[in-house]
Amino acid sequence: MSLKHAVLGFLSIAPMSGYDLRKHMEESVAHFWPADQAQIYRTLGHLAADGLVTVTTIPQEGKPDRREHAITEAGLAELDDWLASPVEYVPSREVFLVRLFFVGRLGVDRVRDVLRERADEARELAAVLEQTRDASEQAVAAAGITLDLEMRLRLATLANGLAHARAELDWTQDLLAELTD
Amino acid sequence: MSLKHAVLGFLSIAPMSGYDLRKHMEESVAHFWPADQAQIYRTLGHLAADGLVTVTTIPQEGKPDRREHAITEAGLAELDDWLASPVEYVPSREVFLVRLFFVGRLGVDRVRDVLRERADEARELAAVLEQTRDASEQAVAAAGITLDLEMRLRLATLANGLAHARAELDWTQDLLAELTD
DNA sequence: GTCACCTATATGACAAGTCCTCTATTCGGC
DNA sequence: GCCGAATAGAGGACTTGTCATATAGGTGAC
Repeated sequence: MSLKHAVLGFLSIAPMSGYDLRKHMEESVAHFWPADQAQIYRTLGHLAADGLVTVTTIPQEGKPDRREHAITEAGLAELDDWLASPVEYVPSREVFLVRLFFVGRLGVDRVRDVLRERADEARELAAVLEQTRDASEQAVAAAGITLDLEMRLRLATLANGLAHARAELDWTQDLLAELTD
Repeated sequence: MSLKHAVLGFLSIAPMSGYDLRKHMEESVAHFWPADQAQIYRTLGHLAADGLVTVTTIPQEGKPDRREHAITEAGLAELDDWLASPVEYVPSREVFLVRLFFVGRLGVDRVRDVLRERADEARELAAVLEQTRDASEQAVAAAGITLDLEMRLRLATLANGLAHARAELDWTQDLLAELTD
């Protein structure tokens, strides 16, 4: 599991409430690691139980209390161990390919429709990623910040998504062309 | 869930035992939909309970009984409904990107190592997919079979994996190059 | 004025997937 | 003769992730 490590990673940057975490994840890692709110809170519970984070309740006026989670030494050690562990390939499930594998049953017209729908989605995804990437880059430029390693890697995850979206788009296009023969 | 539909898909080709299913899936869809043996049997159980497949026990000599599962009309209807339903984008989780997002902590050397390990895996995956694709194509050519729509689509799923493996490889390469600045 | 949304957390029920173990027999290799 | 692989199935325990719902005050829109 990796939500655990994603959470530790965020807490290594700054202490946060579950709510903060959710928002940060939403706007940074959601495109390759979507996180459910319930799951985040549960994970924080486990981390606290394991002594990888500590919890401080901060009362607020008008708003519900914040339960701020800070990473411990043990938590940092766990995070670094994971980061230092060997990279292993995890095959990602692609429902779309399951569909494609069998959709021939419904005839070539449906196949073409399915591929066009897929192409639309790939295009849209690419557009969204491009936009967020450009926005991030402009924000960095406007602030006059030097791009440090961390920032570069975070931008690289966007580039990764973009590369795959484009690969998917090209592939659908090629297949569509092949099917017109 | 899609294992259900993958199973229905296979049973739409021919009746099968759970064992057969496992083997067929292993050598055809495993690269985009890895299926656990226990999961397959459980899914078959659900499908039978829902009347989407029927089960016939076939005694065998020397070997355990086969429990052959055949798709019903209702099962075919369910499969076709799913195939005809709108395609929707399912974001796939990429543990590697979570790692990359935070590995900057450990310094640029570890980052480079991580990327090289990833590149190796992408290369290996590409090689495997290329090999199976070529083998399938040669088998088809040797048998002198005309490539029907179904066959083409099945080869296309291999091409898809290949396209993404190459995209991943290119991306790691680009990023490595960028990090030497 | 009320309706929806934001802040903030939590839980229960469920679905899906992974891992491990177990049962039984046959066949081939060394 | 033993070991392991192939054939065939099943179940328990556990982890992950999803969905829905609840509480509860504050803010802005129309």
